Amino acid sequence: MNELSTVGRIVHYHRKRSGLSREALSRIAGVGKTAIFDIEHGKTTCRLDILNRILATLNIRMRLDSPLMNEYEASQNA
Amino acid sequence: MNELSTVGRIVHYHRKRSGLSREALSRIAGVGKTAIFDIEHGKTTCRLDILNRILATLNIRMRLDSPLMNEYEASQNA
DNA sequence: TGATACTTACCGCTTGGGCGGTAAAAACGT
DNA sequence: ACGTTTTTACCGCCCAAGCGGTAAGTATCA
Repeated sequence: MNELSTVGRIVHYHRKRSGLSREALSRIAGVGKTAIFDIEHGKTTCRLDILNRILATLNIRMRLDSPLMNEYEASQNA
Repeated sequence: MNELSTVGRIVHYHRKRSGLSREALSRIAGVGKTAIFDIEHGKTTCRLDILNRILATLNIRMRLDSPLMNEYEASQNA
């Protein structure tokens, strides 16, 4: 663990802070331990659903922001 | 295009709003057209790096939020 | 309406991401 | 120190995500 992506560091921090081993987290999240290992090591090519399960387990929310998001959300309530 | 994920709808909306065809977006973002097609159709198993390139091209930012994020960010400036 | 240009949908193929199993390394207590 | 338990790192296999090519569908002209 040295040189890595922001996501990886965030996952690592939250996992440690939750007192979970990779194995434990992988069981709870329902993903392989390798996925967590890879993500924490900065792999950016992981699958979105896998990452999402991990984030959900660690109580991390993924949000999308853009200048058009208000407009988009308004269009959804039509 | 009917029944799909939030991400897919957001991407679709921003692409249309940018006046880009899937082909054009795929060229600019440097990904295959199939990836964009799949994402807009609600595929949640796409790769993170692929999605990120698409989001970046559409000027959409991905943010991670959690109760511990402040604490995390503070720890990074150490 | 027929031709042209553009967009979307689908089909095989290839490559690499996710998986479990296992070895290596740390962190314990005694 | 030593053995035990927990955590981390790595390996090889399998399947599906991504790719380009192409067919099908739309739009927009004269």
